[in-house]
Amino acid sequence: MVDLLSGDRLSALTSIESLGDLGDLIVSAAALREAAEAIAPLAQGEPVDDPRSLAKPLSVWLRAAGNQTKSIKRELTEFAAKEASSRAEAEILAARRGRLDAIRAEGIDPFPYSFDGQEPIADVRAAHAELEAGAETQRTHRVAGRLASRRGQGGMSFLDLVDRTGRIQLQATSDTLDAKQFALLGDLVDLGDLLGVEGRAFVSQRGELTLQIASVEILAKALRPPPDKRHGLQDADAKYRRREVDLLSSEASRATFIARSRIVAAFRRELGDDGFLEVETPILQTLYGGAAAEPFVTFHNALDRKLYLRIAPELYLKRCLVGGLERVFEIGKNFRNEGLSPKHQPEFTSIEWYEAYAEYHAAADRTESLIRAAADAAGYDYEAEGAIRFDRPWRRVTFVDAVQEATGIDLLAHFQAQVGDGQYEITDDNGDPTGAVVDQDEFLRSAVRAKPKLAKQIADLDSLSWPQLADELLGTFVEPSLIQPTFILDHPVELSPLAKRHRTIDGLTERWEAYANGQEIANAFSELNDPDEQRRRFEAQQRYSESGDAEAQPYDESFVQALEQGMPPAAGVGVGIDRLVIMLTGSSTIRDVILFPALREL
RNA sequence: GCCCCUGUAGCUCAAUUGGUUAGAGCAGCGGACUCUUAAUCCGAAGGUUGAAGGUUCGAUUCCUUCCGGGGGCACCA
Repeated sequence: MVDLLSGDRLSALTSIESLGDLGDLIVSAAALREAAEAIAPLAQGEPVDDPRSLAKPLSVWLRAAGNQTKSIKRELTEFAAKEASSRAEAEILAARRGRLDAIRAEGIDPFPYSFDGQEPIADVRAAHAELEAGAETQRTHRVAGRLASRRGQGGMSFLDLVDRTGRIQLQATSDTLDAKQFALLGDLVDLGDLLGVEGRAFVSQRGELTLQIASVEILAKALRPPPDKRHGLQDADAKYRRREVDLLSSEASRATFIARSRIVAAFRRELGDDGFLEVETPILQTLYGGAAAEPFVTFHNALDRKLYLRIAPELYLKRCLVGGLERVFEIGKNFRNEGLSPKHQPEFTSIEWYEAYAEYHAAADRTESLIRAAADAAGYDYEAEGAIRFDRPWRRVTFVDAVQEATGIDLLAHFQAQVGDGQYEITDDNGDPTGAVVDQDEFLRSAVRAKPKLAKQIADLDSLSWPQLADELLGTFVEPSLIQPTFILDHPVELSPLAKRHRTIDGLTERWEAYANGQEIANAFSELNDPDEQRRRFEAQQRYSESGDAEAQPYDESFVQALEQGMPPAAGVGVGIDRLVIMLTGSSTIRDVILFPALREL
């Protein structure tokens, strides 16, 4: 207590604007300061007249100290770092502030309201694409953007201006620009400032399209310097924490997010053109469902109840089908309370669409054409080395065949070996009965054990059930090899509680997962619409949950009641947008395609 | 959670493997320069080597703990 309250730390703490969320109690800096002052006599061992009056400030302070020691420590560190910021940095910042003051002293507003009539830099370039080196024109253009580079030469200088569409060179000469404006550019403008320029187009002797500046104005002063003009931001931490700095200094980074936007727009356009309705369903849900994952939990004060952030929009979108909307889609964030990795973020974007009166093969056809459209929109180069051929028909192979092909194991072999209800007799290498009679789970496990090379790579082999082991075999021996786009069809029913049973093969469902680049990118079913069957599936999930499966889906009675209202047969598809963007932009991690990714310290 | 790697000037990187006063480029500061584009040239400045301990005559370098970041395992899309 005394230590926490003593001198420097107290003043440091109370100088911080906000300490954030202290458990379920939000403590403002002011409230904390008040509490600290109130209990100061206690901490200093002075007599206290009315101890009860200290109860509240003390609890505020203890809460702050107890719940948030880590956060306080961090704030203190940052505060100390701020205080001790080096002279070099201080000088750089002071120089910019000095010029800000000088600009104001000139009677110029360093933060004006607008700059009208500007053209995208790419359009200016396009307008003069045919000109040769040394060519002059009389056309003037207005452009606006950030000053990225400057090459001064006394009475003349070249500057590079960057906007969202590209970069263009500007020339300032003391001959053609009035003295005040020339001095403004030379003495008061810094790299990183936002400028509006009007200038006449010509092509330099080295062949670079250039605008000779006729007038210039500062559109916003940058008080912090941009990163290294050649290398940009290299520090991964800074790139993600200060994305704005990454974006302003990296054309590649901007291109990634432009491509992302175009990919999402392509889905929206293609589905919209085909009569699909974009809808928005709850993100805060009273019960989560539609996928196997652990949810984030939150609390609504007015309703006095626990709420979950959705892990998928699936169940609500199916209710839209019940309601007759027939073709719906939703693009949005899902939230899963799981680990971070180059492929995983706690919030990620999916698109799901549902089409009444269609089944899963039709869904696969539509998925192929949608992703082709998305790839086209992103400008994906199908011919590049190692490119994923989204432009060709995708391979389609069943779950069972894919596992058979990769491992030699027939997941359905037990059907031929059935000797009683749920009883199967193991055969030897020649197919002769061995006399060992086991259940379905053990039948498959023994088949895997017979191949020691495979068995070695499966953890906890002995505890896996038939569906779990089947999934494991696919994940371990098939998935990593699926570089070119592939549909894996017909998954075990236990893994697919929301999919219709396969119309001919017992134990399987009408489901597919699409893979590319060794990753799952889409998942679809012929949607289960028999409410009684759905009820039984949920009950089975409940049993898995009770036996310790944290990801089993909860029983959603109101969803079953919606099905009782009558849901048309339908196909539903979910596509992971982030992973698709990773592939289509050649990025290597999900953090590179999410503007402000969650980092380890969330 | 566990394992491995990593943190040097505002930015991008060095430092002969433990050895004198931690060096460059960019940016910034002072100066020169009217076709440059990584502009060039001259000058001065900029560092508690993430933090705290320890070992040592001597630590950016080795050890411990803590704080960031990256990769891997497990879970997951």
